[in-house]
Amino acid sequence: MPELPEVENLARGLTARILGATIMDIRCHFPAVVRPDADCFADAIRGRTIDKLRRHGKYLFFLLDGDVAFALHLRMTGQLLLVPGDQRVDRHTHLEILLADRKSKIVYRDVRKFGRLELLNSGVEQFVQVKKLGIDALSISAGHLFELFQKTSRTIKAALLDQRVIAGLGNIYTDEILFREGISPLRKAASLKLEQVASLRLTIRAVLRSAVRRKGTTISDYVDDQGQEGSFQKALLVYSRAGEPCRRCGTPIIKQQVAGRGTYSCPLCQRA
DNA sequence: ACTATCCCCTGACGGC
DNA sequence: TGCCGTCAGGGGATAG
Repeated sequence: MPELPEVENLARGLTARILGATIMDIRCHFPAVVRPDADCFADAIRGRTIDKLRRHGKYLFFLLDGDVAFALHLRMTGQLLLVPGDQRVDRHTHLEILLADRKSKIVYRDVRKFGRLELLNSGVEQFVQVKKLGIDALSISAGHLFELFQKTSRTIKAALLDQRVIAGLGNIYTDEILFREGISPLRKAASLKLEQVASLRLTIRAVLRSAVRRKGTTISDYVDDQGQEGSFQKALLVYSRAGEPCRRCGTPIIKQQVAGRGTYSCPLCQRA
């Protein structure tokens, strides 16, 4: 499932390859992936030039000339690929964005069809506000995170997964971060002291940056714009390792439901 | 304002 | 082999 590192990796790859390209036309094969609707989306971006890409949390923004922009969210199984303009697409490809000058196209694939491409009404800041997105996980300060934790009665796992609290963390990285920090996913977020939140913030940054360096985590579907898989799955310490020995103490990793998500942790290393 | 639950959707997987 | 039920999950909607 694409989280911040995967979206960042995608943004970096695409930036190098599509900036300055002009959108010639759009082919939509499954209208529900596009908001507000396929015609509206196509009419707005056709003929526009891709000026810049921006990421906030798990959203990737395409900024076009004329103050036109759209947002992409890959959800669970979304993929954005840059391929030759004449390449055939399969039944999971829902949108093709044909580029004018480079004989290539951006294609959106999504097996589960959860992802969305959404035309922005106004700027990125407005979009972030409407979606109530929190500060990006790589930008948030310890003091701010501490304040947000103080305001909730939820578990740390639920708080970290909540995109309104901190934007960019999903189920995989949340579990990895909490393990590395030795914090139980069931612990109340408000019980963390400021220095513990400061340490947690450093671990959030370290894990995310390491994952970006390794070009993301490929568990099932994630690939970058060139179809390349990431390698951070080799560095996972708890996620999807139920029953296997903890790398630190040897105790079997457990899986339990926390905040409605399958959650992996070491019962010994993450006791509080 | 909070939590719990359902929904979307398909492929993987277990049981028979 | 094949059929069927269950599970996975980000975020939006809805109910309590």
